Amino acid sequence: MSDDAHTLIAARLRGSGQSYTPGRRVLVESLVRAGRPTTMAELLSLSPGLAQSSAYRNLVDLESIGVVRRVPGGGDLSRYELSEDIIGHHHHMICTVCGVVEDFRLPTTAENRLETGLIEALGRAGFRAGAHRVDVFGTCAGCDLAADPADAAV
Amino acid sequence: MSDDAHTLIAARLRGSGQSYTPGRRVLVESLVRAGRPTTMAELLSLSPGLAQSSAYRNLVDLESIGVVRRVPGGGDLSRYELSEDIIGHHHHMICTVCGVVEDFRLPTTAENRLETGLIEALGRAGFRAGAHRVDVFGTCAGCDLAADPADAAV
DNA sequence: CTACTTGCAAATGCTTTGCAGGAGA
DNA sequence: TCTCCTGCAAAGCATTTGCAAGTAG
Repeated sequence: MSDDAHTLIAARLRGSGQSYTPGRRVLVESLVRAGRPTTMAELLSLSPGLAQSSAYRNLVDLESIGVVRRVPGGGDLSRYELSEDIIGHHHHMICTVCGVVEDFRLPTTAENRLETGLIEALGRAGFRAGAHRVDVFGTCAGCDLAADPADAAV
Repeated sequence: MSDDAHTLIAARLRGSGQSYTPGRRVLVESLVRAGRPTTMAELLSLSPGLAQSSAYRNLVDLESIGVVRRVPGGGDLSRYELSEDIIGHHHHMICTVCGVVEDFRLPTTAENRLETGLIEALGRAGFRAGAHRVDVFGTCAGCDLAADPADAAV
């Protein structure tokens, strides 16, 4: 996957008169390594030597060519992830204890039913539905155990 | 609905040693009048004479007692709405043209299927699922017509 | 040579906070 | 009188931008 993704990204950048610079590559690789929506602080620590302003600017560039997406998390900090073109359609679970955001996928049938339901419900309101996002709040495995260690004994 | 809501809000405020002041009431009434997630700028224009800092502070207070909820919209601005305790469970459609955010409801069966699907999919990941939010991006009726006036002739 | 990138530092804009006066119990 | 609430102005903070130097084609 990684190789194809880099080729795609390089092509899209070239298509808009930009190039796949080391700064951009390290950002993309940090996003791949993180494997989940990542805050700027995390990205910077994963991308040593990259100036913050460059990171912001590159993320804007990558977003404008559909390689990166900015997603809202639980708190106030923006998070960044690779676009669904690259990592596929998915949703987010947000731990209300530690704030981490992880990806998850809905089984295809559930996903299809949801999409159909949304198009129907919104069509009635005169709204032409496109993409959707689903965020689930709850407790991640680690925080769940920490909160109720008895579960660990089972 | 309004009367009950105000009673509930007053009770919750009292319960935490606060009172339902005019500033808080005008905010709640602005949210009711708006009928959809509202930006600070909109709230202030709907609440003449209320200082911005008071608005922010009161929204924090109302949020902490579960009367108001802050929701992410399409852009960078925070939006505020009455909590689901008061206006019921619903989701958001976000117009990618004008940025407006409107509420919509999923039919009960679709909603139940979604919830079941989420709990199942997340349980497998060790995540204890609680509340969820669904946001749909698309074009609202007004922007859709503006973009393609031919539709109006049908 | 020309256009794109970068880092630094300064600016921006939303949100939060300090403080002193005012109002309610 | 004591605590809560308010407005104003001053921070705070994540993000954006100006600018001058560096780099690739």
